[in-house]
Amino acid sequence: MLYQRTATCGDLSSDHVGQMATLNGWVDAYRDFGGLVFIDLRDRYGITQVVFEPDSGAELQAQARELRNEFVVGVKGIVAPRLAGKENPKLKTGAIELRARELVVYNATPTPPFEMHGPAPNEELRLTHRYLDLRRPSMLKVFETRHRLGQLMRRMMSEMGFLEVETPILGRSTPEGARDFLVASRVHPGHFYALPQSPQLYKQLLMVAGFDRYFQIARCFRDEDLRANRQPEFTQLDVEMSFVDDVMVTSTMEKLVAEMAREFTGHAPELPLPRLDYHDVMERYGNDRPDLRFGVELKDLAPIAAMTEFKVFREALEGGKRVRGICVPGGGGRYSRKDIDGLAEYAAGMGGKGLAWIKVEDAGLTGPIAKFFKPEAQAALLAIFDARPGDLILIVADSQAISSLVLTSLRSRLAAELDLYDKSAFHYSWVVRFPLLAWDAEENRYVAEHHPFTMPLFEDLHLLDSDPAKVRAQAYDLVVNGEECGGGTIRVHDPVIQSKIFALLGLSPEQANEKFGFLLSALRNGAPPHGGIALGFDRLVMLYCGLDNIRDCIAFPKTARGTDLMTGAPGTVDPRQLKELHLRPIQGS
RNA sequence: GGGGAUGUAGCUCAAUUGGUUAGAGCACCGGCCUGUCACGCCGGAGGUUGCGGGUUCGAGCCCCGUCAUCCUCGCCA
Repeated sequence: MLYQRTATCGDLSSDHVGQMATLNGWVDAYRDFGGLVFIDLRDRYGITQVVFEPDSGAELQAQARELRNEFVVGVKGIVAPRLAGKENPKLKTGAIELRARELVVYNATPTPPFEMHGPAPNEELRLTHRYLDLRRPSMLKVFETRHRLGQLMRRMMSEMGFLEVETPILGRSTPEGARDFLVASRVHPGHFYALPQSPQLYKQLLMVAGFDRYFQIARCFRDEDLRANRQPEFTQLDVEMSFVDDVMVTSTMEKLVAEMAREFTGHAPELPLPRLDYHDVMERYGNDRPDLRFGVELKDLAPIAAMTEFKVFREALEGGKRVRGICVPGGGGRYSRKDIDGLAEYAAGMGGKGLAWIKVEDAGLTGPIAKFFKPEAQAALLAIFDARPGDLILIVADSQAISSLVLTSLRSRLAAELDLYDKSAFHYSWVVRFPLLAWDAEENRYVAEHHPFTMPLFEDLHLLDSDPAKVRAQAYDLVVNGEECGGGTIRVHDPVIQSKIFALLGLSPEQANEKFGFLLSALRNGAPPHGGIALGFDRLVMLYCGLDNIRDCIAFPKTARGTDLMTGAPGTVDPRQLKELHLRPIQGS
């Protein structure tokens, strides 16, 4: 039996006093006074207090007294003003209450495994009962923001002339990039579809088709290990444009970025956004997605290290390694020797073999390695960091990769711990001119830094033959608060350059043709110069909701090991299904 | 694949150096209560301390293994 509702739990106000109303919802709380029972009734739109008074009848009162948290009920009653002075300003509907006349219990639920009020229970439990977790108001808020972001993107992209096109989920596996999720074909024994890592190739083909401006809010799949900001399936705003260079793509997308910022932070960044050179950023911040809400830049300390007698530094330099450091304002006063040991342990977790430190004090430099710094070295150290008493200097002598990783991680951690920036601030920038290729020592070949269809910078084209590692790409990443929120490139539309790049990637013409024949053929058949970008939709939701975890903005996410605790996916399947798909488990696994 | 953290009542947590019968708040059950709003008061029930071994007179606590969740390196754009 359904009481058809005449209002939601967020609707009723003084305007409705005296009217009959019917509400449906969940019992958010019950307060039983014996002669008087109150129910807070909750739905997506709000909470309305329902009161069961003695004059409503013994039967109804007895029924009301049986209600428990999270029961699903319908109530018919009369909207009445609350007693004078008993209004609840915390509720939108706090001026009134519903005097119950009839009650129906749709679902008398068992005691919930956790409470909807108060702090969230552990995540394992939340994911197991996700439908209950999503009832918590903070979760609903995230999904309202997520919805608004999607609407804003659709509106902006449409206004800018982009055409929304859907592309296949069942595609074909291509080499390079992430590991594919595969789907076995029943009709074609031994053949497989792959789920898209992104709609990359399709959107390029849409440009060849002349669609000119394409976008899609697209689901992407990558079978790689997960992180706080990575799920096996995630959503991107996928974009492609024809007859553009990199500045045209970024300047178009900036308009969207500014609109998002205005909508979700109340403050739009100044355009154009800063365009930072990849190599410069790597040197100054140690990664390609620098958090620019604060300084604390990495400095090359090789010249100063060479002035010292400290063996660790000297050997590092002689071994072709780097000596770099950061200076953390106020860190010297805040971090004890033991705290710094903790930082060293943190660094060790990332492969750092040691963490040298020096405290800047009024009397000079202190710490175990300070004695290796002669006065002129001390002065140089203070000068390069513009260090002041109370600061903490952290130095790493290690490979380019390790010193970068350790210092950039310490930089972020310490800035957060020391409150070196406004946590509510947003900083947007482009990082541009990425390397086109990276040398893969294991496979003994180049691999694409972004993907194999990335166009080199025109001025670097000649290096493709002589020094491929030096070739820079027409690539750009959108970085927000140290998070990579998007990335794209201008694509190769010239079959000759494309073949050259395939060759560098170790793909023979035959292999390239086998894997990408359709693309190469399309490029030969009238491909315009084109390029695009994809924004990480989930990551943007995270940022604008202040979440530190991508799972909290996905309705039904996977755990770090890729399982769904609610459904039990991935699960075993009936042997008959395997047989139909021509699959047989490998012995012993 | 590597490193780290966590796992005690339905939930959130506590339990001194390894030492009596593992506690508290919330939730749950029973009772009382006519203006509460995360009501209040009284009473009650609820535990294989993730799981399996081991050390010990004695283990929630120490050791080994294992499972799950989270963070992270590798991986991934």
